[in-house]
This record gives sequence, C-alpha cells and structure tokens, in this order.
Amino acid sequence: MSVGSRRILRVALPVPLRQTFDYLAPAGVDATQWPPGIRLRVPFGARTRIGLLLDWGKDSALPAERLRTALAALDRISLLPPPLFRLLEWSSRYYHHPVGEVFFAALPVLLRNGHPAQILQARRWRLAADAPTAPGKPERAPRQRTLLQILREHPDGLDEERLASEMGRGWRQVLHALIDKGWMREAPIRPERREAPPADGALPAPNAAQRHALKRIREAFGGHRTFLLEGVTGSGKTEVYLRATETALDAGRQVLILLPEIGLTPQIVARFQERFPVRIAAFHSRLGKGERLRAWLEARAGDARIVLGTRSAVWTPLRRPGLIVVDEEHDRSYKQQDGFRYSARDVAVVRARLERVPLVLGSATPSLESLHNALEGRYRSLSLPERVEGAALPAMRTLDLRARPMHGAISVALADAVRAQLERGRQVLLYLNRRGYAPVLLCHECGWQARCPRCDKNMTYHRQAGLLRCHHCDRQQPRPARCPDCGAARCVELGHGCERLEATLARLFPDARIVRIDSDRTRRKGSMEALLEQVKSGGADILVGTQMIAKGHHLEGIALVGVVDADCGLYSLDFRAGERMAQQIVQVGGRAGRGAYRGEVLIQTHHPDHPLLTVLAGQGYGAFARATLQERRDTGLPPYTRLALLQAEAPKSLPAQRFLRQARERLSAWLTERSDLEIVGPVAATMPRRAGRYRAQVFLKMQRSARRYGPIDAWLRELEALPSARQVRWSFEVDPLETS
DNA sequence: AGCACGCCGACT
DNA sequence: GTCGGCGTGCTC
Repeated sequence: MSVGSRRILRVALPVPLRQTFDYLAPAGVDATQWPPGIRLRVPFGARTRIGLLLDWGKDSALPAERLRTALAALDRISLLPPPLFRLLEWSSRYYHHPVGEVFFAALPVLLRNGHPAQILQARRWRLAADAPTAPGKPERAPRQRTLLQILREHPDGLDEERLASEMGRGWRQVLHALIDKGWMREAPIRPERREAPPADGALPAPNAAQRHALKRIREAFGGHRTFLLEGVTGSGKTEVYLRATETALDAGRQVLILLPEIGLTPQIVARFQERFPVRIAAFHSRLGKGERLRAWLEARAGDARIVLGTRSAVWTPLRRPGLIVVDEEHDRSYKQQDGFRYSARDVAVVRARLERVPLVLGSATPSLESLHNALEGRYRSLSLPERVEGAALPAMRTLDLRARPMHGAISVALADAVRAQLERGRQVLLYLNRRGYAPVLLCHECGWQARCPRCDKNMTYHRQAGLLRCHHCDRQQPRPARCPDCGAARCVELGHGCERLEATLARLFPDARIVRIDSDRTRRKGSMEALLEQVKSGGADILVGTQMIAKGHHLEGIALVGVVDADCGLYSLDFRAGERMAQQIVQVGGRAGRGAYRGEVLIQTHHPDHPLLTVLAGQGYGAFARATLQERRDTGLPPYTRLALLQAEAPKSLPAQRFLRQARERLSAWLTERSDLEIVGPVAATMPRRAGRYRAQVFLKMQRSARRYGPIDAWLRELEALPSARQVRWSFEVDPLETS
C-alpha cells in the first residue's frame, strides 16, 4: 500500500444527507498523519463547518477540480475509541440514518461546535494565609473587599465560573490585583471526597438467586455474553448490578449503566457513589454543556470508572469497558422518537459485542424482543423469582365491571376494598393512565364535542385549570360557558381522568388524605419527589396517578393497587398495546405489598374473560409474554419479522400521500422478485392529523434474517432527491415501537 | 439542515 | 425605484 497516495479525506458532516464528503489534505500535510476520528474544519458551501474524518481514500468519485481543501485539524488523536467508532458506523447502516448526524449525535455539544477536547479546568482560588482577615480591608478598594469577603465564606476555594457569577463584570482584574498582593492561592480542582466503602458485613447478603445470577455474569467477564435478568419487582436487581460492577472495577474496568428517563435519580447515583469510592460520570438532563464535556472526557480517559446515564449515554466513549447494564430494558424511553431514531437498548447489545464485554438487560417485565432472544438461546436467561427478605408478591385478580354499580370510575367492589384497607390504616394506590378531569366535553342539547381543530381529537377537560387541553399538541383554550354550536348551557363531562378520580375519592372517603401524581401536578422540578416523600412518610392514605407512579419507586406501605381501567389497552390498533398494558399492570402492581404484608392488585375491566387478562392475572407476566409471542409468530409480527416505517407529514394531505406513493413505486423498482420484503401502504396514521399536519406512512416488513441494507440505502438516497420530498417532512424508522 | 440565488409585492 | 417573501437547488 502506497500510503502517500491516499490523499482524499472522507469527512462526515452534520447534515441530513446519506453521504460523506471528500476533501484534499492541505499542502504540506500528508493525509495519513490525520487519524480517522478527529475533527476537521472544512469549507462547506458558503461557510466553514466542523466535520469528522472517517477515512482516507486514493481517489474520489468527484472530478479533482471540484474537491476543496480541508482547513485544519482540531484534534491530534481520535475522539472515539475504535469499538465506538465501529458502533457508530454500524448504527448508521442499521438505522439507515445519515452518517454525519449519527457521529455527531455521539459528541457533546461543545465538541460539535469546535471546542477543544480538553477538560474545562476552571481554576479554583482560595485565600492565602497572609490575606487580611478583617472585613473592612482594604479600605480603598471596594471590589477587592467584596472578593475577599466571598472567599472568606468559602475556605475550600471557588472555581472561576462561580467567581465570575458572584462578582460580575471585571472580576478577573480584581482577582489579579489580589494575586499580585500575594493574597490568593490556587486551590486543588475538585477536592476529592473519598469515603471508605461499607464493610462487607454491612451489605445485604445476596440470596441464592442473586448469587447464581452473579456467578454466571462473573463467568462471562473477559468476553462477551448478553444476559436477560428477569427479576420481579423488589427482587434486588440493583444489588446484582452493584456486585457485578464491583467485579468489573476490581479488574480495573469501567462500567456503563443505562437507566430509563425517570430511573436516573440522585438517589441511584448516590447508591453507587456510597458503595464505590470512584469517580462517577452521571449524564442527567440538567447537566450544563461544560459539565457534560467534562464527564464525557473523563469517561474517555478512563478516569470516570462508572458511567450512569439515560438513552444517549450509550454513546459515551470508554477507555477500558468491562460491563454494560441496561436497567428496565423494556422501557420505551430507550427509543429516540425523533431525528436519529435509535434504540439505546439495541445499540447497547451491539456495543457489548464490539467491546467484548458482558451485558446485563434487566427487567421485571422484559420486552418480547428480548424474551424471544433469550428463548432462542441468543441471550442467557437469569431470573430472580422472589422478593428479597421474603416479602410476598401481590395477589392479582380482575374485577368484572359489567352491570355493576359504580361510583364514577370506581366500582362499588373496588371502593369496598379501598375502604377495608383504609380502616386497617394501610395505603392504597389507584392507577389510571389518563390525565385531566374528563376526556370528553359534550353538549347534552345538540351533541357538539370539544375537539382540537388541529388534531381532530377530543380535547380533555381540566377542571382545576378551567381549560380544555389537547394532549396531542400544545393547544389549550378556556372551557366555553355555552355550547359554541347551539348556545345551550348544558355541556357535560364524559369519562374519567385522574383529576376526576381524585374528586370521586374525596367524596367517597372524606377523611382520607389523597395525593395525586400526574404530569399536571409535577411540572415543577422536584415536585414529584416531594409528593412521593409525602406518601412514603405516611402523609397520605390514597395515591392516585398516571404511569408516572408505575415505575421504580419504592413505596413501603401500599397494601392495595387498583388498576382503574384496563380496557383501553385490550382492543387497540397498535399490536404492542397489549404488551404495554401488561407491563404497566405488573409494574404498578409491583408497588403493592413491599412492606410487611402481602399486597393485592385489583384490575377493573368489562372484559374479564379476555385472554390477555386471564393469563396475566392467573399465571403472571412470563406466561402472558410467552402466549403473546406465540400470537406474534402466528401473525408474522415482530420479533418474528422486522418492521421499518417511512413516515411523511405535511400541512395538506395530498403532498404526503403523493410522496409516499412515489416512494413505494421507487422501492418496488429496487426489489427483485425474490426479495423477502413486503410493502404496505401508504396508509393514514392512526391519528391522521396532528398539530395541523397530515400524517401517513408506508410499512416495510422484512424477514428476520434479512441482512440486505443495500437496496434500502439506495432507495432513501433517491428519495432525498425527489421533488415531492421537499414538500413534506419525512423520516425513516427501523424497528418502530409505535406503529400508528 | 443551512445558505444563496432568484423572481414578484409593499415601502423609503 | 428598493427590501424581502420563501420556492428550488446545492453542499465534497
């Protein structure tokens, strides 16, 4: 190989185009001095942009005179360790997403914008021993006096960022004046606070199932293996993660732990920090740009030994990875729903293979995809069938609503069960996955309904706010005093949301303390924690909530969980609705009886004989999941086939339809007779209009074994150039979760 | 996605 | 007579 002749730089740019761009190396630079994975400043159209060098080439498909010259390299060494680099290439191919957008999604914003790949070491300053201690000194320099006073209050020192915000403009001059007087000393960056880990005796002793799971995971260290850890709620999955983490750390390795959006709480970070006196990088949504870059670089350097984060943390570079964990792997927040639509769980599976490390997928209610992989032997099954410390699993049964007397959304039978628990001084949780007061506002005279003009959907009445809100767009409007159609003052509320359920309960149980938790009540940061704290400390008798309360929270005192409406998940167009409903019932039911007594789960339904409910309530989630898998196999749905979705939306219906029709024709042209690819559509979305835009889609259904990405890539590149594509917003999604 | 180029309405 | 609307074409 003649290295010197490889003069073409192949560069990925953050643009939605399925291609790379070729550049020449500047005069005097041998292209091969620049390793793939570094950032380059390049001219692009009318301006200069930052790209990522992916590869070199001997020659370009473009004539030499059209090539421009790269301006400069921003890095000396690759930003991305080789396995992560290959993971990103794989992701771009698998998800058929523009390679530049994929690579740039893995970089912190500051790096995307050209910031040097160096840890922002905001220097810290503290007072020197001989600085004046009297508050009035020096008399003739008020700014210096202020700065001295601030630092007197912070004997450990303050970083420059804080100094700037406390002092305001011109702070650096003041600082330098004090440095010149010898009154300032540089303080060590981030005083390390390392506490000894708890002695082994202080830790909970793992039970037999936990020990077995750990043994299998530890055996896999040093190589790759994927485990599906099925652990009922309260079975101590986190303790397994912690002990497996310990093993990886002892081997000098890093651990990457992915959590669903609501799972990454300060408490879970604290739990890891308590156990391990090592640097932890926690990627949460409130991290500032600089902090995010620092955490990213610390992970890349191997200084952060544990990386905790949500979906996007799957792209964190690791120097010496030893273990990856995906907690609550069924959770839908692992799926990015816009732009680059990837599944962090699925990416983690591939990453673990490329990094050659074990991966643990944990859940009480595994996704059918993962369960299928386990049943087929691709994943190793581990199970924690019992709760720790002997707490019993709640008993689950259905309550037949047919022809039964009701108090609003609550049957008399459920109300009686609630009363019985309240009389024994125990807590009750009622789960209703519907916000607001009533999902429908209807005129009793003429039949008019409050509909969202932009979505063709009913607007939900929120009584406390006095507003009609559309839950599909941001529209809200006051409740009309009279029917806009006939003028009658007789609009009635139909159906029940959480707000109304709370009102019903207040009437039925006037002495009970009721706490409602839904996104209407937890807008403000920290209000969710405050409400949960109130419940945990016994300051509530009845907890009412949407799916926000279904996940993860350890509520000791709850004896009864009521699922107020199980019917909405039974007959849905979305083939995953049943799976989701079952997961929600089991997860919310898992809040019951984690204290000293056995809990009870009551499921209200008009379809007590529906197989989903009978299997779930009678035999549990595992049996339900296996039965549903059988159904998916019979109907040729995922995970037995693979879906992809081409979606288009436009302010008018026609352009979206036209684009999709053309897209379908073009795809057919790419296919041979023996292609195992089925095309369905264009069909209107389940919600044909949302926020004033018409939506339609084409489905691709492939055999599981289909590994041929080529035709689809060529097809999508063709679509990019289609004139009808410019009149619509379109997207392509592999393995969509929502097929509506 | 940006950004420039390009051809038609209400303003100094 | 110009400023600027967003259609359409291109980016190595």
